[in-house]
Amino acid sequence: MAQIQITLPDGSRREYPKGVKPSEIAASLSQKLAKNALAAKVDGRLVDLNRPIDGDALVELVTFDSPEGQAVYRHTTAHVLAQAVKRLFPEARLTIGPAIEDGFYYDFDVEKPFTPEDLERIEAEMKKLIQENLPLERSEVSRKDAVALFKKAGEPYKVELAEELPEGETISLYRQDGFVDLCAGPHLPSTGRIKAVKLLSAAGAYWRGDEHNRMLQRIYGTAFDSQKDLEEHLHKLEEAKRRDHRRLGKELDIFSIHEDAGPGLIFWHPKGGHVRELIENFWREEHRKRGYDIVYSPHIAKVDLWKTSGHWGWYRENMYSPMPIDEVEYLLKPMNCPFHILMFKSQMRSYRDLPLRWAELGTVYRYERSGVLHGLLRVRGFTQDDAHIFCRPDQLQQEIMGVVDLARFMMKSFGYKDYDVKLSVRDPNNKEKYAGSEEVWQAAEGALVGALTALGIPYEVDEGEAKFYGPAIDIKVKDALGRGWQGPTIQCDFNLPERFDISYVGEDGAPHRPVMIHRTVLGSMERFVGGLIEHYAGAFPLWLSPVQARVMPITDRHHEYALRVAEELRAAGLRAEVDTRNEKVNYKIRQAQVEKVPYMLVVGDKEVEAGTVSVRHRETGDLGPVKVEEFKHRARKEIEEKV
RNA sequence: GCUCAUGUAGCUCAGUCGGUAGAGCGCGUCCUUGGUAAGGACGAGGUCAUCGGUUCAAUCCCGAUCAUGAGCUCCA
Repeated sequence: MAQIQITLPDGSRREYPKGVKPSEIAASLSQKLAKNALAAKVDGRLVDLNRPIDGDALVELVTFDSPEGQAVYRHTTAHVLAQAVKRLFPEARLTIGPAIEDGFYYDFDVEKPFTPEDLERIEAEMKKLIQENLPLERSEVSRKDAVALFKKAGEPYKVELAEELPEGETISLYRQDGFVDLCAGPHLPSTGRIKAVKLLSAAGAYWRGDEHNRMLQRIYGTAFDSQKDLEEHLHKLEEAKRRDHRRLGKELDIFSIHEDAGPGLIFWHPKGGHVRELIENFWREEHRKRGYDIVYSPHIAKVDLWKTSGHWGWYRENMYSPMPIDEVEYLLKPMNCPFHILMFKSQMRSYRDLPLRWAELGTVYRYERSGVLHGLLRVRGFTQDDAHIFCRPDQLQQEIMGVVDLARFMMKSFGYKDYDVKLSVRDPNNKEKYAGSEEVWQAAEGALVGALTALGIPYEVDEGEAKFYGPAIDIKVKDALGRGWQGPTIQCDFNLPERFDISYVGEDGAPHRPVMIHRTVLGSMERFVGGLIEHYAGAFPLWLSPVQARVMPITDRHHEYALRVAEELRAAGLRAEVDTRNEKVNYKIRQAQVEKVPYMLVVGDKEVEAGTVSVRHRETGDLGPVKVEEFKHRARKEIEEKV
């Protein structure tokens, strides 16, 4: 029998008979690998473990440790889900069922939505199918046969999918027991390989994500290669629920939303207002330090201005209806940029004046469909930490570097350590969608790339993610639970300077078009604070805590001293209050813990005598007595360091 | 906007197979003066989301509306 040469990821080579299967290679390498391999990458292509290899190849065995392995594993679980549903609901029509981050889903066309009880039954059925350890068999068919097969099976969605596959594409089917699905694969060799599975929820979803299409019923689930990991994951979901900013926002009295006022409109309570004020003050200070000027602009403007800016054309869907004032129509602003441009145009600008960096905490209003509103994260009125930089083309890269540096500084200051940087560029196949010439785009992309390179920041390119007016750097931050959040964005804009025909006088005495950078480092105060609440699980670091220290007298004969201590702390710039209620210290402590007050200062006879406070920290617990002076010093240091 | 679910005291939730409701927490008063996560007693709080319909009678059944939640799509 002919031999072929298999190269392994570590570079070593081994001989195998022609037609060897990846599973056999795994078995020849180690028992562990034979057990853990889920699929294989042959010359970079992901294939089934039992797919024979016909020639020399680079083979890598894929396990659950890799994202590809997890995807294969969960994709197979999705098939098991589909099979279980077909067993229990034979009239259900199959559509699609991919693996997604942390799990999988499968969409079915059924008459009635699935109930939680249905999910339990389906999950039980899935476990049976796993028990049965059914092998998954791959077969390749012609498109005609595939279409005929699914027509006969009464699966119209599968027929539609098969018909749309490009000419010449290999069409594969995966079969387990009586269940057949149109699928590119690869898959696990058998259903018994699935160790731990859990169905999470059911919800409606449109066929192909288009609301004009029929609504299908989607079942979400997840699968892991051990019960322990599954439980850990479910635990993480619980933890996320515990940190939900809507829940904590209410518990900590940070904000509210009122049916009487309208959905998506935020009311900042004193505690939330305090946190926001602290963030805004810090923000202003940092911007001043970095050469920004702070501006304010109105909330409404004439419709004509929005026509000039292009918003009336491009963005009308998100804007509220015009209001007539003295027979002229006005619109509530969804963005601040046109206003900053008007200010730019208020006088002649010289190349010597540039760059102009104008920042505004600008409150804007955007229409969002009722179904997408979500606590502080998706609202209809919000305050952006907006800024526009007007600069010369030769200053562009330097300015972008400045913004990236500021963005990084801000993220660090708020305890975000991990982030991914994306370069959002045009969709190369659809360049007509974008305003501006090829040269301008290339220059702008060059400037963005140049800035990232100069700062040594690795990034990924996201094609088709650019705004219509220019490319952007989008930063995704990761919170304490490893979840991604939209962070700072830096966009180059060539469209608005053109539309408003703004210019500066160059060295040559001629008018030149400035470049505009549109950027935000926090996003909006609403979304940012919502994210912070979840990131810190409500326990804001000392510098952001609305109440930094609460003094707790043990009996009322200690009140006078307690009040004096609090007064002294306040004089030192600390936010301190006294709990003079007729309650035991235990109770006062419990309450302060629940409110996540960083420092509890217990004072009784001993403290009054010695001029001390007994410090308890919300996380580290009882720290013992210290002089008031000493506590002030420590707290101020902690605030300074923003930890 | 669409699909489904939910809406009962400030909060979290019971409950009534149709006869106008209850707990815990919180709040108030009193007792208690207690050293690192809940001391005790008493009390006040609800047009059961809103509007209609069926019924002798609706918080409960039906319909509409509004809001919230899980998704679909989009973004700060």
